[in-house]
Amino acid sequence: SEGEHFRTAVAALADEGRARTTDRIAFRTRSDDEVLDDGYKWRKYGKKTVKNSPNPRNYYRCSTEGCTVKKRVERDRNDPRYVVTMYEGRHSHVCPGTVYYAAQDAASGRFFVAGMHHPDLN
DNA sequence: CGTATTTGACCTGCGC
DNA sequence: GCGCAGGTCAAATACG
Repeated sequence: SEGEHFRTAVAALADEGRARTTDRIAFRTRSDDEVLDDGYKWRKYGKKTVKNSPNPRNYYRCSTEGCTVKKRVERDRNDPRYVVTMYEGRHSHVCPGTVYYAAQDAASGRFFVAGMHHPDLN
């Protein structure tokens, strides 16, 4: 499904962002709706109109306790059918609503992912 | 009734 | 010090 592709893209970009030195990543997505479910629960905490853009910018925070990841969503200035999504920070937890079938190696702390499943898809 | 969203006010950093 | 621009808070409101 489209949502799953979106999550995959988000994960890949987040991974790439982690590989670099920053935890800030931004990308554009072709969507009419900016509330694509990327696996986390977001609580909106602000809205601002940006000088550069005629469109408002929305501020979201991960609603899971202890997780300080922030997300900014704004529509593309020149292409209103695109949205620019920015993630800042790292999730200190796994995706809520995602069931992981994984084993954790005690020594390295790494996960061996045998598979995963998004219950709300399919 | 408990939780999320909305929205103006408030705070902070920066340039002049 | 002031004003602007961007970012956050919080009270009221909407919603399940």
